[in-house]
Amino acid sequence: MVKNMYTTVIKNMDIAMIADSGQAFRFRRVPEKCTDQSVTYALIAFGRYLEITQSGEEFTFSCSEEEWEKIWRSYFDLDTDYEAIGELILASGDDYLIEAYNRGRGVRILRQDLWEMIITFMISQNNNIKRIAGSVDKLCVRSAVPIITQVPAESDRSAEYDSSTEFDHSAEANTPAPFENGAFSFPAPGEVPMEVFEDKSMGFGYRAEYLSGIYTYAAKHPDWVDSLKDMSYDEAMEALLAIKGIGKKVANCICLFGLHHVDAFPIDTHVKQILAAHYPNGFDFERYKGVAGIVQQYMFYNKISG
DNA sequence: ACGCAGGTCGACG
DNA sequence: CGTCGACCTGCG
Repeated sequence: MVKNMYTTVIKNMDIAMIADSGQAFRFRRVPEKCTDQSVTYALIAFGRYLEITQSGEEFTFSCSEEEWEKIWRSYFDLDTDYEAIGELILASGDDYLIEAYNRGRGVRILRQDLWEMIITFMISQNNNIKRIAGSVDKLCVRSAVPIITQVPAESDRSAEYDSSTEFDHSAEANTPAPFENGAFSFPAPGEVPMEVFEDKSMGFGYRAEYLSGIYTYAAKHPDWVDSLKDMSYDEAMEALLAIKGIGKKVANCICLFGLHHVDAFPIDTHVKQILAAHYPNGFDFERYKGVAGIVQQYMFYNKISG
């Protein structure tokens, strides 16, 4: 019997900040499991359900140590030295950036699934985070692709459970409180019924035709998505910009969050305002070569977190 | 009410 | 090349 609980100490990570940082749309706070000392978030990624409990620098994950090492360690980008990035910022003499860093230093750039980033950031254009998350959730629910790991039963949430038992993939068995409409995987090409893109209640708006276009294209060209992983940043940008519905900003988000090209610096409405207000003579991208995307994320988080 | 939200497209000059 | 209006929709 594998114990489905793994506890470890992680510095420079704040799960609530990550959940609210606008790079991922499938984190959910679990209020009934939050205490004065700790917070718990639920997440679906790579077709798996994961609960994360944080108390200071101590984290407990609802998975085996083996799964942690194989999947989540990389997902949370633990091999990048955020401490060094912090030192670079703190030594910059840039008061605005130092403040942004001090308020958002628990944010990390997750290494998320590429296809999921392509779709969720196509949805994100000219949109707001709440509605994006709603549309993404509906897309997963309507496609109804089962997750790999079973959600812990409501009555048995924190207890260990045997990973060798047969999974019950019915909607009832996989409806944890934070995913009230069911916990489902993100649908791959070919896994979405095409009529979903004509359903107004999905909230896609005018983006629906872009989505049906890319889903159709990717299903017809099965290796296109993975081929992006072998490209340089410039090559990936060019390939992404050829897709209808992907412009410069979304392509940069896909490069940063889906391909981990950390020099990508997406300029959205918030970052545009920041650059205009604090860097009227231009921002020194050269200084942050190799970490520009992470710097961008501190700025972005600082702005949207009020 | 009405402008904005992690923008992009196509038309026009 | 760069600029500009149109565009689904829900929220403040």
